[in-house]
Amino acid sequence: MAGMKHSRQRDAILAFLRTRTDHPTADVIHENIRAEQPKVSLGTVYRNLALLCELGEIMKLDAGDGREHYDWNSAPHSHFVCRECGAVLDIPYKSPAGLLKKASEGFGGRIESYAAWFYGICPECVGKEAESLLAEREGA
Amino acid sequence: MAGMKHSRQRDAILAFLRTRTDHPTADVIHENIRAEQPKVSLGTVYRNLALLCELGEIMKLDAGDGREHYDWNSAPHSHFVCRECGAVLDIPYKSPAGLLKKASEGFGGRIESYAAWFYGICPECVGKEAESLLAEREGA
DNA sequence: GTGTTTGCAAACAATTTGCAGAATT
DNA sequence: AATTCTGCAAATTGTTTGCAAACAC
Repeated sequence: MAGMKHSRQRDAILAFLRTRTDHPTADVIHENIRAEQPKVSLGTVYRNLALLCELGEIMKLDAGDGREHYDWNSAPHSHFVCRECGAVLDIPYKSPAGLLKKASEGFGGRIESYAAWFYGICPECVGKEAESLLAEREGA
Repeated sequence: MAGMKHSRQRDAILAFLRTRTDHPTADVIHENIRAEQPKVSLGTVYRNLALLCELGEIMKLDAGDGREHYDWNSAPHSHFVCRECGAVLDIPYKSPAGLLKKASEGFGGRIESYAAWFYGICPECVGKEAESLLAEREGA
């Protein structure tokens, strides 16, 4: 990354990501950046996200919904995907010590890292569920 | 799935998947099916894979490389992705009992399931690495 | 015969890329 | 001035879909 130059766009992308605990897609990032810098193109957003990934400033997350999510991160943590609304959230769960060793048993290759994904209904959707149940009961 | 009819194509897809322990993409499946049934279209492959997923016969795996991988499966196990060649392999690791409970602590939602992903260098690529190291030493 | 499934091609959605001009050093 | 970075639009890639014909029951 020698010869790398500053860019307002890149700064804005990183700054925006840092305001979010969910993990927005390139699209969402683009929308939000445009509020301040209306001319920024989606291509630029993608290019900078890729660059920030290489630099290790952010991570790309594949949540299984066909879009890449971006995580400004640092501490080891896991992710959760809501099967109702698709939200991608952090879970403070961290893997048990010695997991990589244990998983390597009998595997001929070299295991270097690990990621855990959890699936279910997010807090918000659980809330909505409860509400609609209540409404149903009152209605009946 | 009432009213579901038989289809040679679907049978072939499932049969092919069952011969593989890696987790081929729709594309690879298509190529292989064509050896026997040259007219099968990629669209049909996708449609049947989706159907088989709904039936629970197979699973869709998002390995983070932008394609869907398909896993004829059953026993609980985890997956490994090679950062060298992109191979997606099975790992017999199964999550510790009580994991879902533990991860749920402090999380407002409902956690229903879990998937573990491991990353590193697959056995085959480790082998190639060793070979080229050896060749280098002999050459020097 | 009725209704599902197929092949084909066109449609889509997310991401990447080529290039001339603008911005940073 | 030398390069990197950007906007724009076109190109790519992986997957989905509409439709008339083919197939399964």
